[in-house]
Amino acid sequence: MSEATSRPGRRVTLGDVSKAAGVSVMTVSNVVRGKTELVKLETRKRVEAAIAQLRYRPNISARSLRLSTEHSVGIVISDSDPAFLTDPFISRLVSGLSNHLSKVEYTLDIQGIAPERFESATILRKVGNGALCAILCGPTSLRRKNLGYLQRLGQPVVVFQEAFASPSPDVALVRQDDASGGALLGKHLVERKVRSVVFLRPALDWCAVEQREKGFRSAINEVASNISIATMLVPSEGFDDVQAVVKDALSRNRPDAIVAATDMMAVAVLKTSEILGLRVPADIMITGFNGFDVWRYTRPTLTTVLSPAYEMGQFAGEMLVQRLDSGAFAKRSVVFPVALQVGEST
Amino acid sequence: MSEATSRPGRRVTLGDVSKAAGVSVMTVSNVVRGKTELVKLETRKRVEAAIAQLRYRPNISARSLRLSTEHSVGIVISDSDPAFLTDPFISRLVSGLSNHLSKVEYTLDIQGIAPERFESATILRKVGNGALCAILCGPTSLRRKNLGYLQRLGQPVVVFQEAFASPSPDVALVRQDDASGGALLGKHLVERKVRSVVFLRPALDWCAVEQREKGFRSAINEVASNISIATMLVPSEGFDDVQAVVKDALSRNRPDAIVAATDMMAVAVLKTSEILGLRVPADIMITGFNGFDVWRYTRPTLTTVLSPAYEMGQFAGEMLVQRLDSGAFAKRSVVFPVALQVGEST
DNA sequence: TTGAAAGCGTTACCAC
DNA sequence: GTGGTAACGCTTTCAA
Repeated sequence: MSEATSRPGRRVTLGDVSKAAGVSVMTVSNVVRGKTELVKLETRKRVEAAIAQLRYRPNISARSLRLSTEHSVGIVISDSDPAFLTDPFISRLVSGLSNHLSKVEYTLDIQGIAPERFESATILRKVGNGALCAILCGPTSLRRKNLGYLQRLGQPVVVFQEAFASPSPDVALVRQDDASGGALLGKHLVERKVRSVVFLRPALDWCAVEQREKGFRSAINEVASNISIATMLVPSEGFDDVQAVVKDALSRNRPDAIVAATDMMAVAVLKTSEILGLRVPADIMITGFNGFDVWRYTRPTLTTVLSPAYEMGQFAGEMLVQRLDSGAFAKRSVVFPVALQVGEST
Repeated sequence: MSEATSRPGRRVTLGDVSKAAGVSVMTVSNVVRGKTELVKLETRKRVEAAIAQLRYRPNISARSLRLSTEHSVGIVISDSDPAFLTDPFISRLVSGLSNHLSKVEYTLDIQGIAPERFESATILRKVGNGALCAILCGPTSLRRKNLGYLQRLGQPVVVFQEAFASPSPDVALVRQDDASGGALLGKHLVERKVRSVVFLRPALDWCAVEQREKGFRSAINEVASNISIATMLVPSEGFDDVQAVVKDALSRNRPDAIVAATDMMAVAVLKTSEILGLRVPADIMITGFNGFDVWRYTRPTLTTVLSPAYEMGQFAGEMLVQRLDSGAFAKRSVVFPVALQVGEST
């Protein structure tokens, strides 16, 4: 038991280990980094024993500083909901990203922020990550502004779910094909012979939701110009807000179908309809979007569009690590396909 | 436009700014850190202009190294589900933690890991955070081992949802009162005059689930010793697994109530029961746990126990920052109360 | 009010 | 095989 163990308040460093093992810091560094060919076996054993005894752990800040490269990625999620991780799309995306990064010994920093305050995110104002990811929301002009801010950071960035073109070689865009998803739902409802539809979306703008509506509308207009499509805005995706809007809408005249922008909203619509005594799908059809498991849990099961959120997160992680290693993104735009999941609600 | 702007591949440093502004690095540093009383107004303006022009951002690694203190917290979440953030309890907890840390300019590092591989988490093997949080799962012996590992790290740690006593002044425990939650459900079902109950839990051990069952059983045994309680294990919390187990159970003899360890499981039970033609609650009662919004979305609405997950995350953030500032935890154990939410399913 | 120097823990480079 | 030295970007300390 050497005296180095008892130094209070100070973290154990390479120097401490080197003293304990009676070698130089470089030798310890070589052992820590697995450069075993540079160290004699006997020396290595001694060093490893000292490391274990002193419970040495390498200091990431010092390594990053020395190497001018951080093995870490940050993600900024702009959302007006403080519980920004509860959205099933976001939680899967972040899980996939996190798991890939962990696999290659990268760290993930995460921060949620209100869209208006985007630029003030700590993660963006200080340099602490080798690369960044972002999810934007709010009006197109604000999203464009925030994208510009990201671009000027001069770091590799992956932006999710935006339909903008990549503005610079350091910004890559990863999204799912929401327009096609909307179109799939549109065609499906045409087959189901609807005459009038309400598209229900949250007041807060998300590019993905816009794309869904756009794809939905054009698919329907292409085939049947006599189908009426109305858009209704809901203040938030919460249960009460959705219920209030739907109740109000249904009390006037009933559409043949309600197309909700997300699964959570669709479930609220489903429940509201049944409370009002409507049978689904006989009296009214209902669809969701970004179904993961939710669609199976309802009765009737929900027609929705399946999202590859987890895979998108994973893939973004791969892109970023590859970019950091090779110096350039292999692709500046990636679009993941989505799939229609027909349930009993249509 | 100075030549400093065009240096490629190199990040802008205080030195670059100082040259551009014609002052020393210390002056720039003072401006960056808001020590305005140390800098003449005119000088400050000049420095601020240079900072904006060069898009200088402070380097966190360098600051951490110099100050030997990191303004960041890491959280390790042990879970066998790769999409570890989809659990509503976890996503709320992490959101609350993240938001509090953002408010005080701290960073949050996040990593999910299989319980068996806990000690290999990058976030634990390297020093990169000033403090840590952890959520454990798996058999008690494994959780105890992992807790020991955390303790020996010699850093401030908050562990969530464990009933162990704090093993050292540097380890604080934050949990909700799951035993009382279980007891509340037990008493409620006694009032509802059940005679037989099945407690449904995932095969993967979580301390919180154990506590729920313990509290539930003792509350019932205290009042009515003639009520039978059986425990059933489900391989995973997924829909198919829950459905298979419940179908099998109900095909033999039907309990008066099924008490599910989580809301997601409860919803699966609800749906399975209705598929089997059972009316809820007339034929069978169903309860969940950790209800957030889910309970309102089902038909009938779900009887459950409300969890303060978001607040627990926030509070842990406060504890950690206070610990880092003051040198000692004010409290080494905090228990949050839970509340019974009676729905239509009982 | 401003500046120069030392040092945080690590690694690349070059001697031995 | 091993070790000394310099440097990464920043802030504390002390001097001007």
